[in-house]
Amino acid sequence: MTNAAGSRQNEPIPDATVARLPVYLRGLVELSDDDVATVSSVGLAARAGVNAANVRKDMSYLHAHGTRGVGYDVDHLIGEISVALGGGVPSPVVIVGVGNLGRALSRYDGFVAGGFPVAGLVDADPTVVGRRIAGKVVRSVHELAGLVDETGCTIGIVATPAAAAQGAVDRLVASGVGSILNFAPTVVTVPDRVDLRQVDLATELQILGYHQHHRATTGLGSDMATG
Amino acid sequence: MTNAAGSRQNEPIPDATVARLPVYLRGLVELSDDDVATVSSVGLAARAGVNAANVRKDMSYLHAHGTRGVGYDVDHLIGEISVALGGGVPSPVVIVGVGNLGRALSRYDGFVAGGFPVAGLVDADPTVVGRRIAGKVVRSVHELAGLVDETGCTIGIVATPAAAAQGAVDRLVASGVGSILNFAPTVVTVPDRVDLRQVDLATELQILGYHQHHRATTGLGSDMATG
DNA sequence: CCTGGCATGTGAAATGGTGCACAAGCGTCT
DNA sequence: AGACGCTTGTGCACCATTTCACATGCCAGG
Repeated sequence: MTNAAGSRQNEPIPDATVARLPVYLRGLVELSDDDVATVSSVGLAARAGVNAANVRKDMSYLHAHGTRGVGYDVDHLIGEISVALGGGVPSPVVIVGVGNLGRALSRYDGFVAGGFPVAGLVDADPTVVGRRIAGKVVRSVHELAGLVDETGCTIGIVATPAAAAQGAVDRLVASGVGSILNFAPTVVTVPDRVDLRQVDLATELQILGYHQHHRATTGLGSDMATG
Repeated sequence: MTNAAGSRQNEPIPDATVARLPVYLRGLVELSDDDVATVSSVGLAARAGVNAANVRKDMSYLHAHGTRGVGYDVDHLIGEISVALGGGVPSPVVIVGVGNLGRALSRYDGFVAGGFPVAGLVDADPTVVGRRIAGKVVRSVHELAGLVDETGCTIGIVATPAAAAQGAVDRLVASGVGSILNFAPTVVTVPDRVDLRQVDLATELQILGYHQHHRATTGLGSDMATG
């Protein structure tokens, strides 16, 4: 087993599958911690909150095959998914904007645990530059490019006010960051080569608000799960 | 204009459309602030980062018609979308878990601005109960049902550690909350009548990590936008 | 009044994803 | 050795969503 395979292939994994992989991974790690050696697609599906056939199809995209009549080897699957999700190499992140949200994110354990150590914090406000947050000294946004270069950051998190978001994104892109997670409640644009994801807290609530209102005005409708 | 229409109808609005409405709304409010009276589907699409035909189809679901040759009336659209997204009535939210993330969320301006005032904070840790955060006194998780009842909360935000999330969700459901936004990195289950959305920060980074890794190993691929 | 230009509204095709249903295969027990 | 039960892997049909393309209709100008 010289090659963990999985992501060596060029075939594209569907986006919907990629979005489920982290969920599978979490469930599998829990199983591994409980010394469970194998898991069926039904068992994993239950933990991930998806359909079992969906799990099987997702695994086939990864070329992570199970054993008929038995199931999937937990530790092997963990390896396959880890490889697919970035090769198991930690990707340091830089957080732009240390307001309420930025500070919370910089202290968020889940990032380090998931292989995304916070390499640095930057902010445009001179009064917070130099302060120490979560063990890191906040640096000026002007030092961003240097910081990215030093630390080899590949991912940027934007937690600025909406008005500053596009500027922050542009700086990140100019610094060579290839992936950006934007928490600012505004649409931002990036060049094609850069990967962008948007997390909008207020929007999430508004979506919930719609369903609530809809249920109230139409007299009980359907429920909704998320992806 | 005795009836703002929009959500009076029973027809279901596609989920994908609902998810875009808040983005449209933000863009429209900006336009209104700039005293722009009408906007074309192309113009709105550019602001929302979507396809123009998509905008038109979304508006048709809302029965929010424009004028051919002219475009959509900005203020009218704001009204229609606001009605669809909860009738313009503010929905107070309760936040369960005031760790790093919970505290940040309780101070997040976007919630109040979007019509989701924070009605209360609860936590299971007795050492934080009674402390004042963002102008609110943290109450015990045992008082949750009472708090929900007093304040008429309809939405719960779960910002607990993963291990406590299902318990928090169960309490919220038992308290009569009909919509839940879960930030804990774990799959939780709710009864059919309850609406659940999941926001998983670590997962978002892992998805970015996949694309990054994939680009690196296959030699430049495609980019990705988010929904 | 009539014409030209522009933007909407929508039918229909293309795309992407989901879930069923079942054949194929593995391990175990007798 | 043979049969049985369990689980994978996947073809196929279904559904939701996106996008194109274009007919329809409104407004302005002459």
